[in-house]
Parts: sequence; C-alpha cells; structure tokens
Amino acid sequence: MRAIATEVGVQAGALYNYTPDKQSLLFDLMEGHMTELLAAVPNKGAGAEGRLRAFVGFHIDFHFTRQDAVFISYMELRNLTPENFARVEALRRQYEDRLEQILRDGVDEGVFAVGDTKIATLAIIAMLTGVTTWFREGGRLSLEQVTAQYWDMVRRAVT
Amino acid sequence: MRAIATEVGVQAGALYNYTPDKQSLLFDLMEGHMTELLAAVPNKGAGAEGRLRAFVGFHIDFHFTRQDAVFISYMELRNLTPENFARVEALRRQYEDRLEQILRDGVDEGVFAVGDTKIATLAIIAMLTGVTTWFREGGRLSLEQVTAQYWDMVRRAVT
DNA sequence: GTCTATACCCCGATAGAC
DNA sequence: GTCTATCGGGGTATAGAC
Repeated sequence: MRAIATEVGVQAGALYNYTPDKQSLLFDLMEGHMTELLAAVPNKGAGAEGRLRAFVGFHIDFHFTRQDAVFISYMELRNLTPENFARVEALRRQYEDRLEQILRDGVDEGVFAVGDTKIATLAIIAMLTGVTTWFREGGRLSLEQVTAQYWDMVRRAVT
Repeated sequence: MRAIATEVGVQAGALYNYTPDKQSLLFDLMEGHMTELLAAVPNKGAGAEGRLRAFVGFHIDFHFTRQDAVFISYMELRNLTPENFARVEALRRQYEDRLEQILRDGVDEGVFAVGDTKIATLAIIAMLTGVTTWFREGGRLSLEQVTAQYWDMVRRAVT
C-alpha cells in the first residue's frame, strides 16, 4: 500500500478513501482483469482451426500487453480470501472452457485429434502464457514472429 | 523462519545454528534443486526423438515429485540477491540448453521441424511444468496417462 | 544447541487535525 | 481528501542464560 501511495503521490493513509482495504483492491484488480479477458476473447471464426488460431493470437497479445496484471494475479492469488479466490478461479475456468470448446468442436469436425481436451487446454494455455515471462520487445524476434511459431506448434500438437 | 522452526519442532532462534540467514537458506535450496535437476536429466537415447521422449517423461516426473521446491523456487526467486539470482538463472539456462540441444540434433537429423529451437524449448518447458500446477493423484487420469498425452502433443508439435 | 526475550523494521489500517 | 502520527502485528535476526 505504501508503494502504491508513493507511486500516485499521496500518503499511505489517503488510499483508504478509495478502497476499504487491500483485499478489496486486490480482488477488484483480478476480477476486472478476468472480466476483461472473458469479454475480449474471440469466439467466431471459420471452423475450429480458424477459431483456435484466433485464440492463440489473442491470448499472447492480451497477456503480453498486461504483463503486470498477469504477474500480480499469479503472485497474489494465494493472498485472496477463500471466497474471493473461488470467484477468480471460477472466471479462470470459464476462460479455459472457451478454449476447450474450440478443441471439442475441432474433434467433432474431424480436424483435430487430441486424447483429452481438458489436458490439451491446460497444456496450450500454460505454453502460451509462458511467453510473457521471457519475451521483451527489441529482442531477436518480433512478437508477430513468436506468435507465428507458437501457432504453428499448437496447430501441429492438436492436428 | 518461524514456520520452519515450528515444522521441525524448535524455536525460531535455534535455526540460526544451521544457516547464517534466510537468504542463504533460500539460495542453497534453489541451487540444490537445480543441481539435482541437471545431474538427473537424461541425455542418452536412440535418436533425437527417443531423447526428447525421455526428456518429457523425466521433466514431468521430476517436477511432480518436487512440487514444493518448484513452487518455492518460483515464488521466492525475486527475493534472492542479484548475485544469487544470476547463479540460479545460469543453472536454469543450462537445463534449457539440454533440451534445445535435443531439438537442434533432431533438426539436423531431419526428424524434427521447428522454426526457432530456443522458442520451442521455452514453449515445451512451460507446457510441461504446468502439469505441476493442476495435477493431483487420485484424479480422473493417472500421471502415466497425462505424460503419454503430453508426449504425444510435444512430439507432434516438433515433428 | 536450544531456550527466552527482545531489538528493529516493515506492513496494513485507523484516528483526528486541517 | 489529505495530512501526520500511531497502533498492533508480523517478519528476520541477535543476545545471553542454560
């Protein structure tokens, strides 16, 4: 709280005019992040493969442009009350379900071949989110090039 | 430190007969973990594909049986001094290089097709390590079944 | 080697003046 | 709405008796 106060140029006590406590601040941040994510995730496209491609591009871009929120959401997750934790987890599961539905549809269409769609979902999300931990602009490759290779690997992994 | 002391049945002050401070304790734990990892990672096998398969199985098993160390290593990484952080990171990079060498060899052999081997390395490790965050024994699938599907996805992603 | 006691610091949060 | 001052609690680490 003191760090936030310094950052915005007030004293620590003054923050409590805007939030009842740190827990609420943390929860509002995470819930807002997840709500934005769910509102922005694409769900249209030509066929399961097109939708998966859109999902991969979206996930990398969204998380890269919000690295701070992603980092905080992960590191502070265990500081939430059990109720708040459960609410954030429920939103996260909703997001996973979006990807799993694409995979299921692809299997039904006969264009994808995955053993268990839930495992494939978690594997893909872990792989994509990992980009935020090492990618920095100005490096050897552009985010577009990185995204292209990730899409290529994801496509082959489920095709 | 108080939690550790309670766990082992002594008072907090008594721990300082075994470690000069918390920083050393943290660093020794992480360095030990990484050294074990590097000592245990398999490097032999029939061809790049066989070596990759062995790597996948090893990585999942090693990290699953050491979930606590993996969790601490990640959460406490930023509490290391810059020097200790750099040393742990160097070990981590050595481990990544083991996987990347397998991918490079596979490309040379003509059995793998990946754009950038470094990106593929990071993608695969992120995907595999993710298993530790959700897998619990007694669930719908055994660790062997999960490992089999991950290997299938990894194989297809790079083939 | 372990204990009790405590120093010192940082944290979240509150009280009350302005 | 913001300030200063402070409370209560937790943290790491140390001192000194046994």
